[in-house]
Amino acid sequence: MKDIANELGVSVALVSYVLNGKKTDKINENTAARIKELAAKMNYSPNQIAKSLKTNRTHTLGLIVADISNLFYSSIAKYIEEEANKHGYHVIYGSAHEDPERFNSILQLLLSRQVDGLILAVPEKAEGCIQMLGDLSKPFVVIDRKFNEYPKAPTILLDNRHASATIVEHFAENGFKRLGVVTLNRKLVSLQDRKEGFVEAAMRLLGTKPFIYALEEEQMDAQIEAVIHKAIYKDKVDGLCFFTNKIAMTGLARISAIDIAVPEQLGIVCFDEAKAYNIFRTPVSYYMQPLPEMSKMAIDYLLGQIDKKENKILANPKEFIGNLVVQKSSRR
Amino acid sequence: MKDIANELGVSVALVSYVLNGKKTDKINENTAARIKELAAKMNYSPNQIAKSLKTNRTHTLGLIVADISNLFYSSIAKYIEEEANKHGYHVIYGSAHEDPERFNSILQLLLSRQVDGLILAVPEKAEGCIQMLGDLSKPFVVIDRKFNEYPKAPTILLDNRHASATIVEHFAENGFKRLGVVTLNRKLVSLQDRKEGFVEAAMRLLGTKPFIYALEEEQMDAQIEAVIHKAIYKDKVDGLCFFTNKIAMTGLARISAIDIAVPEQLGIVCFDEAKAYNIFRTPVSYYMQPLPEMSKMAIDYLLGQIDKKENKILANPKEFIGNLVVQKSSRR
DNA sequence: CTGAAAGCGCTTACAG
DNA sequence: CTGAAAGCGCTTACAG
Repeated sequence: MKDIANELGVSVALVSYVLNGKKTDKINENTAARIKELAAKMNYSPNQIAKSLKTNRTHTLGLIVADISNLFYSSIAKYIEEEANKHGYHVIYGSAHEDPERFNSILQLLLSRQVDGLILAVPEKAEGCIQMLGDLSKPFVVIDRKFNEYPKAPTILLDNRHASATIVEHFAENGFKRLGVVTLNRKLVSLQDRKEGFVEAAMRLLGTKPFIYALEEEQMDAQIEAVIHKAIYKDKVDGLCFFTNKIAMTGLARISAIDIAVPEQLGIVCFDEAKAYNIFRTPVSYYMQPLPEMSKMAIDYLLGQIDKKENKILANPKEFIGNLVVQKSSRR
Repeated sequence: MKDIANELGVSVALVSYVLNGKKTDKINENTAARIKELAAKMNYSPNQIAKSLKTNRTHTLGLIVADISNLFYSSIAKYIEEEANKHGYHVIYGSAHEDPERFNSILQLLLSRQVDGLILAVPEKAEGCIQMLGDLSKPFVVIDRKFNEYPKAPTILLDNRHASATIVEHFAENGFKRLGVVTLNRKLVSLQDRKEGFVEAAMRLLGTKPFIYALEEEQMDAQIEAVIHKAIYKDKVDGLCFFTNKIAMTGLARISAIDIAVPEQLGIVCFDEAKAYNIFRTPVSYYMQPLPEMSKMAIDYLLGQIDKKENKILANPKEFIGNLVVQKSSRR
């Protein structure tokens, strides 16, 4: 910028005005044109760091997910990124692997880099950040999680109870009677909601409680065989629901190795979309979250907060309805 | 920082020295302790933006992949992130979707944010950036791509010819005779290398040319049925190799719908790891790239360049050997 | 229509 | 052992 000003014998301030399109009505068109031309010729690109220091805006959002290599989160990341880009924002991200310490450390780093806003899949035991970010009055939104202790924290997620109920209804309509779910042994409210919604709907529509199988995340591969075996041969489950993408991949791999007819002997429904569901011997039904809409709302809300224009409170928590994609694995 | 200085009646400079652990031997231990204590109490965290403006270091790396929601790239992103974090660096990323314009726009944004280094999956027609980054003397490394026009650009990727040869050898050893590959209709050198390596090895070991089926990326779903049909029923292929993760998902879904015995009638091998390969009716063999090692080398090289300590040139292009994970789909 | 100047929050060579 | 001062590359209220 200095170079441009010197070359043209004008002030740095003027260059700044022209390049930022400010006061256009008060600046000589001719000089403006010369400045723009030279800037283009010199391939000038403003130093955003300096700009940020002055304006207190980085046009950067921070995103913390559990694991970027997990399809569910990488899909969210993709939509968040697309949506942010539309508004001239960029995304810095980190994977916390559900570890509150890692989460807080990434959060600190994002804050020290002055991100304008945050999108957070907050792990258990890290809820404290909600209070902290509120105190800093730093815009943020929680995704895919919900903390009943913080009813006012802006929150975007699936209506998990409703999703489970939809799945149970579908099972019931297709004549499945002994349902089971495979979930994780964690306190995450979304998993709890899925479970409670499932149980409630099964009682209501089938008059029986479903079988619940909970896995330890770290020992999933080791435990899955026993769980599947018990469900099919001992509990005589005829309709099974996998609660996450990762559980589904592990469970389906196991079922793949067994000689059992899907859907005749065992119906299957999973949570979250995956192309891979179509390479299972029978294409698998799944409940799809409306990720594009959820991402859009997260970004819209954040940008509204950042610009202070809109003071809107999110109807909280904002729970989205997805839709069940029915394939052969659960259709009789 | 100013607040701390005022509160304690010392200079800002002193606070800076203490908090950055500089000149420790020359600073009164007592004052140092008081400064640290107050900083902790005030929950002080330095403004990295200001720091960067002064030091010209952002401790941020830029990563551009084709599509973050693609398993292959999200896995790379995960390892890159992990490795970068180990050295106190963060990662900003973008998905260019193989579009040179999007790529350049993201690149410009990352540069204006003064990233210290770049990791790039450069799409076709965007090779110009190699020259440009060289001129800027901004450290960068190309991953998963290779441009024969720029033999000196630091490049990290799989030894694709060797990988293909390994796959063909494996097919040959297991008695498969009429091989076929499904690839994309693109000029990407890595895909060309896979193809040429495959053809060369097939000629050498089986004395026949393999059948090559090339799909348009955008019409993959529409074209796959005809391709699979032709391969199996017309060309009588008995060993099929899918050249990317995405092709494999589409192709396996199609094969899943057909009544053909795997591996008896048709052997299958894919490129790149995916848990999903295990939910196919017969667990699928795949050639696994050593992503952790590749990521580590990319980061090590970049940090070396950034720190100017090491002036090492990458043995270029650096092509890694992966390994074939043999499962039932290709074992006779 | 244009410029001089202050300042964003830090770092660091220099002086004492 | 400590501080005053310049400067990183911008923006913007103010003065002319």
